[in-house]
Amino acid sequence: MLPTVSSPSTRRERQHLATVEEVKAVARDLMARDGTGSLNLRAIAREMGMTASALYRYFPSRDAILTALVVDAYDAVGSAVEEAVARAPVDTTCTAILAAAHAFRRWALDHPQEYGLTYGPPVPGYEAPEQETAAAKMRTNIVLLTLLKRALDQGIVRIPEVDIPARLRPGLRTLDERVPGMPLPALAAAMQFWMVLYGAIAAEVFGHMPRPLLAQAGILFDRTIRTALSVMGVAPEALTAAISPKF
Amino acid sequence: MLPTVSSPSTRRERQHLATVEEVKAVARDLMARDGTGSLNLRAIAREMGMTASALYRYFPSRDAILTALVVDAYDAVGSAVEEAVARAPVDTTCTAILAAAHAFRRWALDHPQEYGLTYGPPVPGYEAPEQETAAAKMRTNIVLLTLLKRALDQGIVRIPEVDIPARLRPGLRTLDERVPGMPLPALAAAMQFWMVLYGAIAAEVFGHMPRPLLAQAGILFDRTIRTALSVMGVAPEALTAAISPKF
DNA sequence: TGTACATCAGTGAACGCGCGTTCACTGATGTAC
DNA sequence: TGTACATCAGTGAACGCGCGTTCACTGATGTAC
Repeated sequence: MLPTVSSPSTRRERQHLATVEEVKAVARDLMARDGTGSLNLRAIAREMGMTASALYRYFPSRDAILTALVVDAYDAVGSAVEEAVARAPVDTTCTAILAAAHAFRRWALDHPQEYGLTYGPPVPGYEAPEQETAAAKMRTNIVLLTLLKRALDQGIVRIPEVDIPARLRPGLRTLDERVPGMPLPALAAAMQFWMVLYGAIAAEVFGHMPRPLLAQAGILFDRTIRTALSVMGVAPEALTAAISPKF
Repeated sequence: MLPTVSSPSTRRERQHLATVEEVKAVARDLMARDGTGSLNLRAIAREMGMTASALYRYFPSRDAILTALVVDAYDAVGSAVEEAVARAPVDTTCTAILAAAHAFRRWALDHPQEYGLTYGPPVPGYEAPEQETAAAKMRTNIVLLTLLKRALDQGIVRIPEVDIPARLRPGLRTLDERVPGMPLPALAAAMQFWMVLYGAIAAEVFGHMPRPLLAQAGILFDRTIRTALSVMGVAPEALTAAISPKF
Protein backbone atom coordinates (compact mmCIF):
# COMPACT_ATOMS: atom_id res chain seq x y z
CA MET A 1 0.00 0.00 0.00
CA LEU A 2 1.82 2.99 1.34
CA PRO A 3 5.44 3.14 0.24
CA THR A 4 7.89 2.53 3.07
CA VAL A 5 9.02 5.74 4.69
CA SER A 6 12.68 5.49 3.77
CA SER A 7 13.02 4.57 0.14
CA PRO A 8 15.18 1.43 -0.15
CA SER A 9 17.86 3.04 -2.26
CA THR A 10 20.90 0.88 -1.82
CA ARG A 11 21.31 -2.47 -3.46
CA ARG A 12 21.74 -4.21 -0.13
CA GLU A 13 18.52 -2.78 1.22
CA ARG A 14 16.67 -3.96 -1.85
CA GLN A 15 18.05 -7.47 -1.58
CA HIS A 16 17.25 -7.54 2.08
CA LEU A 17 13.64 -6.61 1.39
CA ALA A 18 13.49 -9.20 -1.37
CA THR A 19 14.59 -11.89 1.05
CA VAL A 20 12.01 -10.72 3.60
CA GLU A 21 9.39 -11.20 0.91
CA GLU A 22 10.82 -14.61 0.05
CA VAL A 23 10.60 -15.72 3.66
CA LYS A 24 6.93 -14.77 3.74
CA ALA A 25 6.23 -16.41 0.40
CA VAL A 26 7.87 -19.64 1.47
CA ALA A 27 5.98 -19.53 4.77
CA ARG A 28 2.73 -19.10 2.85
CA ASP A 29 3.55 -22.07 0.63
CA LEU A 30 4.36 -24.26 3.61
CA MET A 31 1.15 -23.24 5.30
CA ALA A 32 -0.84 -24.01 2.19
CA ARG A 33 0.76 -27.44 2.01
CA ASP A 34 0.98 -28.53 5.63
CA GLY A 35 -1.45 -26.30 7.48
CA THR A 36 -1.08 -23.45 9.87
CA GLY A 37 0.11 -25.61 12.71
CA SER A 38 3.30 -26.81 11.14
CA LEU A 39 4.57 -23.36 10.34
CA ASN A 40 8.05 -23.23 11.84
CA LEU A 41 11.31 -21.44 11.40
CA ARG A 42 13.36 -24.51 10.60
CA ALA A 43 11.01 -25.63 7.84
CA ILE A 44 11.11 -22.20 6.25
CA ALA A 45 14.89 -22.14 6.41
CA ARG A 46 15.10 -25.68 5.03
CA GLU A 47 12.90 -24.73 2.10
CA MET A 48 15.06 -21.69 1.41
CA GLY A 49 18.31 -23.65 1.63
CA MET A 50 19.41 -21.73 4.69
CA THR A 51 20.10 -22.27 8.33
CA ALA A 52 17.31 -21.49 10.77
CA SER A 53 19.49 -19.00 12.56
CA ALA A 54 19.94 -17.01 9.36
CA LEU A 55 16.28 -16.06 9.47
CA TYR A 56 17.02 -13.86 12.45
CA ARG A 57 18.62 -11.44 10.01
CA TYR A 58 15.14 -10.79 8.67
CA PHE A 59 12.72 -11.34 11.52
CA PRO A 60 13.34 -10.97 15.23
CA SER A 61 11.25 -14.03 16.10
CA ARG A 62 8.83 -16.63 14.83
CA ASP A 63 5.88 -14.57 16.03
CA ALA A 64 7.07 -11.63 13.96
CA ILE A 65 6.79 -13.80 10.85
CA LEU A 66 3.29 -14.82 11.83
CA THR A 67 2.29 -11.22 12.34
CA ALA A 68 3.70 -10.30 8.93
CA LEU A 69 1.68 -13.12 7.36
CA VAL A 70 -1.48 -11.95 9.11
CA VAL A 71 -1.01 -8.39 7.90
CA ASP A 72 -0.28 -9.60 4.37
CA ALA A 73 -3.35 -11.80 4.39
CA TYR A 74 -5.65 -8.97 5.46
CA ASP A 75 -4.08 -6.79 2.80
CA ALA A 76 -4.56 -9.49 0.19
CA VAL A 77 -8.29 -9.87 0.86
CA GLY A 78 -8.57 -6.12 1.02
CA SER A 79 -6.94 -5.74 -2.38
CA ALA A 80 -8.96 -8.54 -3.92
CA VAL A 81 -12.22 -7.01 -2.75
CA GLU A 82 -11.18 -3.47 -3.69
CA GLU A 83 -10.21 -4.55 -7.17
CA ALA A 84 -13.41 -6.49 -7.69
CA VAL A 85 -15.39 -3.40 -6.73
CA ALA A 86 -13.28 -1.19 -8.97
CA ARG A 87 -14.05 -3.47 -11.90
CA ALA A 88 -17.79 -3.47 -11.17
CA PRO A 89 -19.97 -0.75 -12.69
CA VAL A 90 -21.41 2.05 -10.57
CA ASP A 91 -24.94 1.33 -11.64
CA THR A 92 -28.24 1.11 -9.84
CA THR A 93 -28.02 -2.62 -9.15
CA CYS A 94 -26.25 -4.67 -6.52
CA THR A 95 -23.60 -5.91 -8.92
CA ALA A 96 -20.81 -4.21 -7.03
CA ILE A 97 -21.83 -5.66 -3.68
CA LEU A 98 -22.14 -9.11 -5.18
CA ALA A 99 -18.72 -8.68 -6.77
CA ALA A 100 -17.23 -7.78 -3.40
CA ALA A 101 -18.83 -10.74 -1.69
CA HIS A 102 -17.72 -13.18 -4.35
CA ALA A 103 -14.20 -11.77 -4.35
CA PHE A 104 -14.04 -12.32 -0.61
CA ARG A 105 -15.23 -15.90 -0.99
CA ARG A 106 -12.87 -16.56 -3.90
CA TRP A 107 -9.87 -15.37 -1.94
CA ALA A 108 -10.85 -17.43 1.08
CA LEU A 109 -11.23 -20.59 -1.00
CA ASP A 110 -7.94 -19.96 -2.78
CA HIS A 111 -6.08 -19.32 0.48
CA PRO A 112 -7.82 -21.41 3.11
CA GLN A 113 -4.87 -21.41 5.50
CA GLU A 114 -4.41 -17.68 5.36
CA TYR A 115 -8.14 -17.31 5.77
CA GLY A 116 -7.98 -19.48 8.88
CA LEU A 117 -5.11 -17.39 10.20
CA THR A 118 -7.10 -14.19 9.88
CA TYR A 119 -10.77 -15.12 10.10
CA GLY A 120 -10.53 -18.33 12.08
CA PRO A 121 -10.24 -18.79 15.81
CA PRO A 122 -7.30 -17.12 17.52
CA VAL A 123 -4.09 -19.05 16.84
CA PRO A 124 -3.12 -20.90 20.03
CA GLY A 125 -0.04 -19.48 21.70
CA TYR A 126 -0.04 -16.39 19.55
CA GLU A 127 -1.98 -13.19 19.69
CA ALA A 128 -1.73 -10.85 16.74
CA PRO A 129 -0.78 -7.38 17.96
CA GLU A 130 -3.86 -5.23 17.34
CA GLN A 131 -1.84 -2.18 16.53
CA GLU A 132 -0.01 -3.74 13.61
CA THR A 133 -2.91 -5.63 12.07
CA ALA A 134 -5.85 -3.31 12.70
CA ALA A 135 -5.36 -1.10 9.64
CA ALA A 136 -5.05 -4.01 7.23
CA LYS A 137 -8.02 -5.78 8.78
CA MET A 138 -10.14 -2.67 8.38
CA ARG A 139 -9.69 -2.44 4.62
CA THR A 140 -12.27 -5.03 3.63
CA ASN A 141 -14.79 -3.68 6.11
CA ILE A 142 -14.35 -0.17 4.77
CA VAL A 143 -15.01 -1.34 1.22
CA LEU A 144 -18.19 -3.07 2.29
CA LEU A 145 -19.41 -0.13 4.34
CA THR A 146 -18.62 2.29 1.53
CA LEU A 147 -20.61 0.17 -0.89
CA LEU A 148 -23.52 0.05 1.51
CA LYS A 149 -23.43 3.81 1.90
CA ARG A 150 -23.34 4.25 -1.87
CA ALA A 151 -26.29 1.89 -2.24
CA LEU A 152 -28.17 3.87 0.39
CA ASP A 153 -27.40 7.15 -1.35
CA GLN A 154 -28.49 5.72 -4.68
CA GLY A 155 -31.69 4.45 -3.12
CA ILE A 156 -30.90 0.85 -4.01
CA VAL A 157 -30.88 -0.19 -0.40
CA ARG A 158 -33.73 1.07 1.72
CA ILE A 159 -33.54 0.37 5.40
CA PRO A 160 -36.59 1.24 7.48
CA GLU A 161 -35.98 3.54 10.41
CA VAL A 162 -36.66 0.96 13.06
CA ASP A 163 -35.77 1.63 16.66
CA ILE A 164 -32.33 0.43 17.72
CA PRO A 165 -31.96 -0.70 21.33
CA ALA A 166 -30.05 1.86 23.37
CA ARG A 167 -27.37 -0.60 24.38
CA LEU A 168 -26.45 -1.21 20.76
CA ARG A 169 -26.09 2.40 19.78
CA PRO A 170 -22.61 3.29 21.07
CA GLY A 171 -21.14 0.10 19.58
CA LEU A 172 -22.76 0.71 16.21
CA ARG A 173 -21.63 4.32 16.21
CA THR A 174 -17.98 3.21 16.30
CA LEU A 175 -18.58 1.44 12.98
CA ASP A 176 -18.99 4.50 10.87
CA GLU A 177 -15.88 6.36 11.98
CA ARG A 178 -14.34 5.60 8.63
CA VAL A 179 -17.52 5.87 6.55
CA PRO A 180 -19.48 8.57 8.32
CA GLY A 181 -23.04 9.66 7.84
CA MET A 182 -24.91 6.38 8.10
CA PRO A 183 -28.07 6.04 10.17
CA LEU A 184 -28.08 3.55 13.04
CA PRO A 185 -30.49 1.04 11.43
CA ALA A 186 -28.19 0.87 8.42
CA LEU A 187 -25.25 0.11 10.66
CA ALA A 188 -27.21 -2.62 12.40
CA ALA A 189 -28.10 -4.04 9.00
CA ALA A 190 -24.45 -3.88 8.02
CA MET A 191 -23.52 -6.00 11.01
CA GLN A 192 -26.17 -8.55 10.13
CA PHE A 193 -24.92 -8.61 6.57
CA TRP A 194 -21.41 -9.19 7.87
CA MET A 195 -22.53 -12.19 9.90
CA VAL A 196 -24.24 -13.71 6.88
CA LEU A 197 -21.23 -13.07 4.67
CA TYR A 198 -18.86 -14.41 7.31
CA GLY A 199 -20.95 -17.51 7.92
CA ALA A 200 -21.47 -18.32 4.25
CA ILE A 201 -17.72 -18.20 3.63
CA ALA A 202 -16.43 -19.74 6.84
CA ALA A 203 -18.90 -22.62 6.75
CA GLU A 204 -17.64 -23.58 3.32
CA VAL A 205 -13.92 -23.00 3.88
CA PHE A 206 -13.90 -24.74 7.24
CA GLY A 207 -15.92 -27.63 5.85
CA HIS A 208 -19.07 -27.26 7.89
CA MET A 209 -21.55 -27.85 5.13
CA PRO A 210 -22.90 -31.24 4.11
CA ARG A 211 -20.29 -32.78 1.86
CA PRO A 212 -22.59 -33.29 -1.15
CA LEU A 213 -23.37 -29.58 -1.17
CA LEU A 214 -19.78 -28.39 -0.94
CA ALA A 215 -19.27 -28.71 -4.69
CA GLN A 216 -22.25 -26.42 -5.31
CA ALA A 217 -21.51 -24.03 -2.49
CA GLY A 218 -21.02 -21.20 -4.98
CA ILE A 219 -24.66 -21.26 -5.97
CA LEU A 220 -25.77 -21.39 -2.35
CA PHE A 221 -23.44 -18.53 -1.51
CA ASP A 222 -24.86 -16.37 -4.26
CA ARG A 223 -28.42 -17.11 -3.18
CA THR A 224 -27.58 -16.39 0.44
CA ILE A 225 -26.02 -13.02 -0.32
CA ARG A 226 -28.91 -12.10 -2.57
CA THR A 227 -31.34 -13.01 0.18
CA ALA A 228 -29.38 -10.84 2.60
CA LEU A 229 -29.61 -7.97 0.13
CA SER A 230 -33.34 -8.37 -0.31
CA VAL A 231 -33.63 -8.20 3.47
CA MET A 232 -31.97 -4.80 3.23
CA GLY A 233 -34.80 -3.57 1.07
CA VAL A 234 -33.27 -4.05 -2.34
CA ALA A 235 -36.07 -4.15 -4.88
CA PRO A 236 -36.56 -7.47 -6.71
CA GLU A 237 -35.91 -5.76 -10.07
CA ALA A 238 -32.57 -4.36 -8.90
CA LEU A 239 -31.61 -7.81 -7.67
CA THR A 240 -32.63 -9.54 -10.86
CA ALA A 241 -30.66 -7.02 -12.86
CA ALA A 242 -27.59 -7.46 -10.67
CA ILE A 243 -24.96 -9.74 -12.13
CA SER A 244 -22.89 -12.11 -10.05
CA PRO A 245 -19.37 -12.90 -11.14
CA LYS A 246 -18.71 -16.44 -12.27
CA PHE A 247 -18.18 -18.82 -9.39
CA MET B 1 -26.44 -41.34 24.79
CA LEU B 2 -26.88 -44.98 23.96
CA PRO B 3 -25.67 -47.27 26.74
CA THR B 4 -22.53 -49.17 25.86
CA VAL B 5 -23.25 -52.54 24.36
CA SER B 6 -21.71 -54.63 27.12
CA SER B 7 -22.91 -53.35 30.48
CA PRO B 8 -19.87 -52.50 32.62
CA SER B 9 -20.70 -54.90 35.40
CA THR B 10 -17.43 -55.48 37.20
CA ARG B 11 -15.92 -52.96 39.53
CA ARG B 12 -12.74 -52.80 37.50
CA GLU B 13 -14.61 -51.99 34.32
CA ARG B 14 -16.46 -49.23 36.07
CA GLN B 15 -13.31 -47.69 37.46
CA HIS B 16 -11.67 -47.96 34.07
CA LEU B 17 -14.53 -46.07 32.46
CA ALA B 18 -14.42 -43.48 35.22
CA THR B 19 -10.76 -42.84 34.50
CA VAL B 20 -11.47 -42.56 30.77
CA GLU B 21 -13.98 -39.86 31.63
CA GLU B 22 -11.49 -38.16 33.92
CA VAL B 23 -8.91 -38.06 31.15
CA LYS B 24 -11.39 -36.34 28.87
CA ALA B 25 -12.51 -33.93 31.57
CA VAL B 26 -8.94 -32.94 32.36
CA ALA B 27 -8.20 -32.55 28.66
CA ARG B 28 -11.22 -30.27 28.33
CA ASP B 29 -10.05 -28.17 31.27
CA LEU B 30 -6.58 -27.84 29.84
CA MET B 31 -8.00 -26.84 26.48
CA ALA B 32 -10.22 -24.24 28.11
CA ARG B 33 -7.22 -22.80 29.93
CA ASP B 34 -4.43 -23.02 27.39
CA GLY B 35 -6.13 -23.42 24.05
CA THR B 36 -6.52 -26.26 21.63
CA GLY B 37 -2.94 -26.17 20.52
CA SER B 38 -1.35 -27.05 23.80
CA LEU B 39 -3.37 -30.18 24.32
CA ASN B 40 -0.85 -32.90 24.98
CA LEU B 41 -0.55 -36.23 26.68
CA ARG B 42 2.09 -35.21 29.14
CA ALA B 43 0.11 -32.21 30.36
CA ILE B 44 -2.96 -34.36 30.88
CA ALA B 45 -0.94 -36.94 32.80
CA ARG B 46 0.73 -34.23 34.87
CA GLU B 47 -2.63 -32.77 35.80
CA MET B 48 -3.87 -36.21 36.80
CA GLY B 49 -0.78 -37.01 38.84
CA MET B 50 0.22 -39.84 36.54
CA THR B 51 2.91 -40.73 34.10
CA ALA B 52 2.26 -40.02 30.45
CA SER B 53 2.74 -43.66 29.59
CA ALA B 54 -0.08 -44.64 31.95
CA LEU B 55 -2.55 -42.91 29.65
CA TYR B 56 -1.97 -45.66 27.12
CA ARG B 57 -4.06 -47.91 29.37
CA TYR B 58 -7.04 -45.76 28.41
CA PHE B 59 -6.39 -44.43 24.95
CA PRO B 60 -4.27 -45.94 22.19
CA SER B 61 -2.88 -42.58 21.09
CA ARG B 62 -3.14 -38.86 21.42
CA ASP B 63 -5.36 -38.66 18.36
CA ALA B 64 -7.82 -41.05 19.98
CA ILE B 65 -8.23 -38.60 22.85
CA LEU B 66 -8.84 -35.78 20.40
CA THR B 67 -11.46 -37.83 18.59
CA ALA B 68 -13.19 -38.60 21.88
CA LEU B 69 -13.25 -34.90 22.71
CA VAL B 70 -14.70 -34.07 19.31
CA VAL B 71 -17.46 -36.65 19.70
CA ASP B 72 -18.21 -35.44 23.23
CA ALA B 73 -18.36 -31.85 22.07
CA TYR B 74 -20.82 -32.61 19.28
CA ASP B 75 -22.90 -34.58 21.75
CA ALA B 76 -22.79 -31.73 24.22
CA VAL B 77 -24.12 -29.16 21.74
CA GLY B 78 -26.64 -31.69 20.58
CA SER B 79 -27.90 -32.24 24.12
CA ALA B 80 -27.97 -28.55 24.91
CA VAL B 81 -30.03 -27.78 21.83
CA GLU B 82 -32.32 -30.77 22.31
CA GLU B 83 -33.02 -29.82 25.90
CA ALA B 84 -33.69 -26.20 25.01
CA VAL B 85 -36.21 -27.33 22.44
CA ALA B 86 -37.80 -29.76 24.87
CA ARG B 87 -38.31 -26.93 27.34
CA ALA B 88 -39.85 -24.67 24.69
CA PRO B 89 -43.60 -24.83 24.07
CA VAL B 90 -45.04 -26.42 20.92
CA ASP B 91 -46.99 -23.33 20.01
CA THR B 92 -47.56 -21.40 16.83
CA THR B 93 -44.61 -19.05 17.29
CA CYS B 94 -40.91 -19.36 16.62
CA THR B 95 -40.06 -19.63 20.29
CA ALA B 96 -38.66 -23.14 19.90
CA ILE B 97 -36.40 -22.21 16.99
CA LEU B 98 -35.13 -19.17 18.85
CA ALA B 99 -34.52 -21.35 21.89
CA ALA B 100 -32.48 -23.78 19.80
CA ALA B 101 -30.43 -21.01 18.23
CA HIS B 102 -29.72 -19.36 21.55
CA ALA B 103 -28.81 -22.68 23.14
CA PHE B 104 -26.32 -23.27 20.35
CA ARG B 105 -24.80 -19.84 20.87
CA ARG B 106 -24.73 -20.22 24.65
CA TRP B 107 -22.88 -23.52 24.43
CA ALA B 108 -20.38 -22.10 21.95
CA LEU B 109 -19.64 -19.10 24.16
CA ASP B 110 -19.32 -21.29 27.24
CA HIS B 111 -16.97 -23.74 25.49
CA PRO B 112 -15.07 -21.72 22.92
CA GLN B 113 -12.23 -24.21 22.62
CA GLU B 114 -14.52 -27.17 22.10
CA TYR B 115 -16.47 -25.07 19.64
CA GLY B 116 -13.27 -24.36 17.77
CA LEU B 117 -12.43 -28.04 17.76
CA THR B 118 -15.74 -28.96 16.17
CA TYR B 119 -16.91 -25.94 14.22
CA GLY B 120 -13.60 -24.26 13.54
CA PRO B 121 -11.11 -25.00 10.78
CA PRO B 122 -9.74 -28.53 10.64
CA VAL B 123 -7.17 -29.09 13.37
CA PRO B 124 -3.71 -29.15 11.78
CA GLY B 125 -2.14 -32.58 11.75
CA TYR B 126 -5.34 -34.29 12.76
CA GLU B 127 -8.36 -35.34 10.82
CA ALA B 128 -11.38 -36.49 12.77
CA PRO B 129 -12.51 -39.90 11.50
CA GLU B 130 -15.87 -39.26 9.79
CA GLN B 131 -17.24 -42.59 10.83
CA GLU B 132 -16.86 -41.98 14.55
CA THR B 133 -17.97 -38.35 14.65
CA ALA B 134 -20.70 -38.23 11.99
CA ALA B 135 -23.55 -39.42 14.20
CA ALA B 136 -22.79 -36.97 17.00
CA LYS B 137 -22.33 -34.12 14.55
CA MET B 138 -25.69 -34.85 12.98
CA ARG B 139 -27.68 -34.43 16.20
CA THR B 140 -27.85 -30.65 16.21
CA ASN B 141 -28.69 -30.54 12.52
CA ILE B 142 -31.50 -33.03 13.00
CA VAL B 143 -33.01 -30.93 15.77
CA LEU B 144 -32.95 -27.85 13.58
CA LEU B 145 -34.39 -29.64 10.57
CA THR B 146 -37.10 -31.24 12.68
CA LEU B 147 -38.06 -27.84 14.04
CA LEU B 148 -38.20 -26.42 10.55
CA LYS B 149 -40.42 -29.25 9.41
CA ARG B 150 -42.70 -28.75 12.38
CA ALA B 151 -42.90 -25.04 11.62
CA LEU B 152 -43.74 -25.85 8.00
CA ASP B 153 -46.44 -28.29 9.04
CA GLN B 154 -47.89 -25.76 11.46
CA GLY B 155 -47.88 -23.13 8.76
CA ILE B 156 -45.59 -20.85 10.77
CA VAL B 157 -42.91 -20.98 8.12
CA ARG B 158 -44.06 -20.51 4.55
CA ILE B 159 -41.48 -21.01 1.86
CA PRO B 160 -42.51 -20.10 -1.68
CA GLU B 161 -42.10 -22.84 -4.26
CA VAL B 162 -39.30 -21.18 -6.13
CA ASP B 163 -37.32 -23.07 -8.69
CA ILE B 164 -34.16 -24.74 -7.38
CA PRO B 165 -31.24 -25.02 -9.81
CA ALA B 166 -30.82 -28.59 -11.00
CA ARG B 167 -27.25 -28.83 -9.76
CA LEU B 168 -28.36 -28.14 -6.21
CA ARG B 169 -31.08 -30.73 -6.08
CA PRO B 170 -29.15 -33.95 -5.42
CA GLY B 171 -27.11 -32.29 -2.67
CA LEU B 172 -30.18 -30.85 -0.99
CA ARG B 173 -31.96 -34.18 -1.23
CA THR B 174 -29.31 -35.81 0.95
CA LEU B 175 -30.25 -33.37 3.71
CA ASP B 176 -33.64 -34.79 4.47
CA GLU B 177 -32.61 -38.43 4.85
CA ARG B 178 -33.17 -38.10 8.56
CA VAL B 179 -36.13 -35.72 8.41
CA PRO B 180 -37.96 -36.80 5.28
CA GLY B 181 -40.76 -35.13 3.48
CA MET B 182 -39.45 -31.63 3.00
CA PRO B 183 -39.74 -29.76 -0.29
CA LEU B 184 -36.56 -28.65 -2.03
CA PRO B 185 -37.04 -24.90 -1.47
CA ALA B 186 -37.39 -25.57 2.26
CA LEU B 187 -34.13 -27.50 2.24
CA ALA B 188 -32.42 -24.65 0.42
CA ALA B 189 -33.81 -22.24 2.99
CA ALA B 190 -32.55 -24.53 5.74
CA MET B 191 -29.03 -24.33 4.34
CA GLN B 192 -29.22 -20.55 4.21
CA PHE B 193 -30.48 -20.49 7.76
CA TRP B 194 -27.57 -22.69 8.78
CA MET B 195 -25.07 -20.29 7.24
CA VAL B 196 -26.61 -17.36 9.10
CA LEU B 197 -26.66 -19.26 12.37
CA TYR B 198 -23.12 -20.47 11.87
CA GLY B 199 -21.84 -17.03 10.97
CA ALA B 200 -23.58 -15.25 13.81
CA ILE B 201 -22.07 -17.64 16.34
CA ALA B 202 -18.62 -18.14 14.81
CA ALA B 203 -18.06 -14.42 14.23
CA GLU B 204 -18.66 -13.76 17.91
CA VAL B 205 -16.79 -16.74 19.36
CA PHE B 206 -13.79 -16.30 17.07
CA GLY B 207 -13.71 -12.59 17.77
CA HIS B 208 -14.48 -11.27 14.31
CA MET B 209 -16.87 -8.57 15.32
CA PRO B 210 -15.93 -5.00 16.19
CA ARG B 211 -14.80 -5.08 19.81
CA PRO B 212 -17.30 -2.48 21.08
CA LEU B 213 -20.15 -4.63 19.78
CA LEU B 214 -18.94 -7.90 21.28
CA ALA B 215 -20.52 -7.12 24.64
CA GLN B 216 -23.90 -6.66 22.98
CA ALA B 217 -23.56 -9.53 20.56
CA GLY B 218 -26.52 -11.29 22.15
CA ILE B 219 -28.91 -8.62 20.97
CA LEU B 220 -27.42 -8.65 17.50
CA PHE B 221 -27.62 -12.43 17.41
CA ASP B 222 -31.29 -12.40 18.33
CA ARG B 223 -32.05 -9.80 15.70
CA THR B 224 -30.11 -11.71 13.06
CA ILE B 225 -31.93 -14.97 13.75
CA ARG B 226 -35.26 -13.20 13.74
CA THR B 227 -34.44 -11.61 10.42
CA ALA B 228 -33.50 -15.01 9.03
CA LEU B 229 -36.85 -16.34 10.22
CA SER B 230 -38.77 -13.51 8.62
CA VAL B 231 -36.97 -14.34 5.38
CA MET B 232 -38.48 -17.81 5.69
CA GLY B 233 -41.93 -16.32 5.58
CA VAL B 234 -42.68 -16.18 9.26
CA ALA B 235 -45.47 -13.67 9.80
CA PRO B 236 -44.55 -10.53 11.77
CA GLU B 237 -47.16 -11.41 14.43
CA ALA B 238 -45.70 -14.87 14.98
CA LEU B 239 -42.28 -13.33 15.33
CA THR B 240 -43.42 -10.66 17.73
CA ALA B 241 -45.15 -13.28 19.82
CA ALA B 242 -42.06 -15.48 19.86
CA ILE B 243 -40.00 -15.20 23.02
CA SER B 244 -36.23 -15.36 23.05
CA PRO B 245 -34.46 -16.86 26.03
CA LYS B 246 -32.40 -14.50 28.14
CA PHE B 247 -28.99 -13.84 26.69
C1' DT C 1 41.56 2.80 -10.30
C1' DG C 2 43.08 0.28 -6.35
C1' DT C 3 43.23 -0.82 -1.68
C1' DA C 4 41.68 -0.94 3.46
C1' DC C 5 37.90 -1.34 6.10
C1' DA C 6 33.18 -1.67 7.90
C1' DT C 7 28.94 -3.93 7.28
C1' DC C 8 26.09 -7.48 6.43
C1' DA C 9 24.59 -12.59 5.19
C1' DG C 10 24.85 -16.84 6.45
C1' DT C 11 27.07 -21.04 8.99
C1' DG C 12 27.21 -24.62 12.35
C1' DA C 13 27.37 -26.06 16.87
C1' DA C 14 25.06 -25.86 21.00
C1' DC C 15 21.37 -24.81 24.63
C1' DG C 16 17.29 -26.46 26.95
C1' DC C 17 12.98 -27.87 26.15
C1' DG C 18 8.86 -30.74 25.44
C1' DC C 19 6.70 -33.96 22.74
C1' DG C 20 4.49 -39.05 21.59
C1' DT C 21 5.51 -43.60 22.16
C1' DT C 22 7.82 -48.15 23.71
C1' DC C 23 9.22 -51.33 27.08
C1' DA C 24 10.43 -54.04 30.97
C1' DC C 25 9.12 -53.62 35.56
C1' DT C 26 6.51 -53.53 40.23
C1' DG C 27 2.48 -53.53 43.10
C1' DA C 28 -2.19 -53.74 43.75
C1' DT C 29 -6.82 -55.70 42.73
C1' DG C 30 -9.93 -59.09 41.89
C1' DT C 31 -10.84 -64.31 40.83
C1' DA C 32 -10.90 -69.45 41.08
C1' DC C 33 -10.25 -73.28 43.61
C1' DT D 1 -12.27 -68.97 54.54
C1' DG D 2 -7.66 -68.96 52.76
C1' DT D 3 -4.34 -69.26 49.30
C1' DA D 4 -2.29 -69.22 44.35
C1' DC D 5 -2.66 -67.01 40.31
C1' DA D 6 -3.97 -64.02 36.47
C1' DT D 7 -5.06 -59.46 35.27
C1' DC D 8 -4.69 -54.82 35.30
C1' DA D 9 -2.80 -49.90 36.73
C1' DG D 10 0.82 -47.31 36.89
C1' DT D 11 6.14 -46.39 37.03
C1' DG D 12 10.38 -44.65 35.25
C1' DA D 13 13.87 -44.77 32.04
C1' DA D 14 14.79 -44.38 27.40
C1' DC D 15 14.14 -43.53 22.23
C1' DG D 16 14.33 -40.21 18.55
C1' DC D 17 12.58 -36.17 17.19
C1' DG D 18 11.91 -31.23 16.19
C1' DC D 19 11.45 -26.88 17.97
C1' DG D 20 13.04 -21.51 18.89
C1' DT D 21 16.89 -19.06 20.02
C1' DT D 22 21.91 -17.67 21.07
C1' DC D 23 26.57 -17.12 19.83
C1' DA D 24 31.12 -16.91 18.00
C1' DC D 25 32.64 -17.46 13.48
C1' DT D 26 33.73 -16.90 8.25
C1' DG D 27 33.13 -14.99 3.76
C1' DA D 28 31.17 -11.96 0.70
C1' DT D 29 29.51 -7.29 -0.55
C1' DG D 30 29.66 -2.62 -0.83
C1' DT D 31 32.04 1.97 0.64
C1' DA D 32 35.51 5.62 1.51
C1' DC D 33 39.69 7.33 0.56
